[in-house]
Amino acid sequence: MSVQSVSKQTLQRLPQYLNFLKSMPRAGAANISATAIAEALGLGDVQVRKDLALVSSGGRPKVGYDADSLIADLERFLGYDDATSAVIVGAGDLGRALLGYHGFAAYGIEIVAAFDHDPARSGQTIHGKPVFPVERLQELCKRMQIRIGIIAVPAGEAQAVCDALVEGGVRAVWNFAPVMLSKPESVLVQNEDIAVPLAVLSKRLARKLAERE
Amino acid sequence: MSVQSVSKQTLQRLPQYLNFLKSMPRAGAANISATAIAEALGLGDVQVRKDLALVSSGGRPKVGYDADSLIADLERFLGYDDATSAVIVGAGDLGRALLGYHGFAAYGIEIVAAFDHDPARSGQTIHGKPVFPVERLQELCKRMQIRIGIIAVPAGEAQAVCDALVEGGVRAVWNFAPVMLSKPESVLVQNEDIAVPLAVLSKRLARKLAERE
DNA sequence: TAGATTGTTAATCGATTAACAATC
DNA sequence: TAGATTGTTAATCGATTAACAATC
Repeated sequence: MSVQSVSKQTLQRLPQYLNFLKSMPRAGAANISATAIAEALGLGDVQVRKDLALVSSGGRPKVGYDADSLIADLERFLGYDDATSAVIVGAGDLGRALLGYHGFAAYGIEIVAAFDHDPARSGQTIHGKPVFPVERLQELCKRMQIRIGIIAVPAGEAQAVCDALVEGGVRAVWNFAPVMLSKPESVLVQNEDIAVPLAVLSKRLARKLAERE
Repeated sequence: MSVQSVSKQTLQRLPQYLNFLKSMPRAGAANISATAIAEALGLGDVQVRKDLALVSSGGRPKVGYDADSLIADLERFLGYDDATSAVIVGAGDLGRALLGYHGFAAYGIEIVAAFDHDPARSGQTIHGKPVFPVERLQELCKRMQIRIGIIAVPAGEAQAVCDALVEGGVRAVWNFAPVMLSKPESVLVQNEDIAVPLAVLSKRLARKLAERE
């Protein structure tokens, strides 16, 4: 379950459907058509149907989908039921922002703890999540059976943090530090550069403004 | 001139090339091959050549590219020379993290100011950037001729902020609030959900772990 | 029944990869 | 010259969109 192959693009849209469905005024067992969802979110109707086909038990021609069961299907698929636990290393601005972000729950992910080497930070809680000294990273990952680690430390510390995570049994790393991490083949790494979407937007705008002239 | 059509994927790789080139020990006029870059970054060599063809004046067969002029070409293309100014609305954790992020410069983008409705925040500077009361958003955007606005406020305030940005002359909005913004056709909006890449990573991991069994 | 809607199959589009000719 | 490397053209791959048959 929830292991089928879904493209990144589709995965990005699923919570949008979920949000929209939840925001609908629901008078009992209401139905909703893919066309209506598509229009509300500015997508193509066929695309919505294709996406929903991956997660739902299907709609009825002429009627559409049952909103409640569609919500249930989406939540199940996205892992609402049993959330995956992750830890974050680095409780600076970025770490705090991620700890306070509520959107992970929509994908069945929970950040359960943070680690930082600054003694002033460890011992605290941030947004209700405990902050531990980074020395305990490996031990606690093992004990809590953490599979996903988030690296939000400066570039110079990232490799050491990655090593500790891997030693602690972490199998996937979301890396915000601008470095190529070396790691065992079996560990997944996803590098993130938050500037990219803004750069894309900026280029799109530049292109558009240039067209006018 | 920096307005050509470049895919998001390519745009994402260009700063990687730049970082790698800059990190190379440079003994005078060194050359570098696309193959070497590809290997260092874990990419295909043809892909690197295709990407570089979009920004550079070309390499020499057998020799490769001149590292210095490649760096210059990349910087020019990415807009190092004349940075685009942006403002951010909302100086909470996310706003602070973005204000402190150095990676925007790599794409020729500078966040020049923040706005917040909390009087305790406005008047301050965060990471060297001034924070103004949100009431002055429209006026200052106009005066500074800001084209790009970043929305990092709670969902309930996002539409009002968007309206003020548009009134202030902003032409592109990077929106972190989980709402569909209504806006004039001429304004570009890019919605961002920072949870998506982590969700993708989590799915990839789940799929991989499931294969084993 | 007629018409709206689903779901599937085919066409299109864009990006990546492979093959290969050009060149220093 | 020979071999490494560039750059281009063709093939592949995946995602989106269009067309259409099935169905309630």
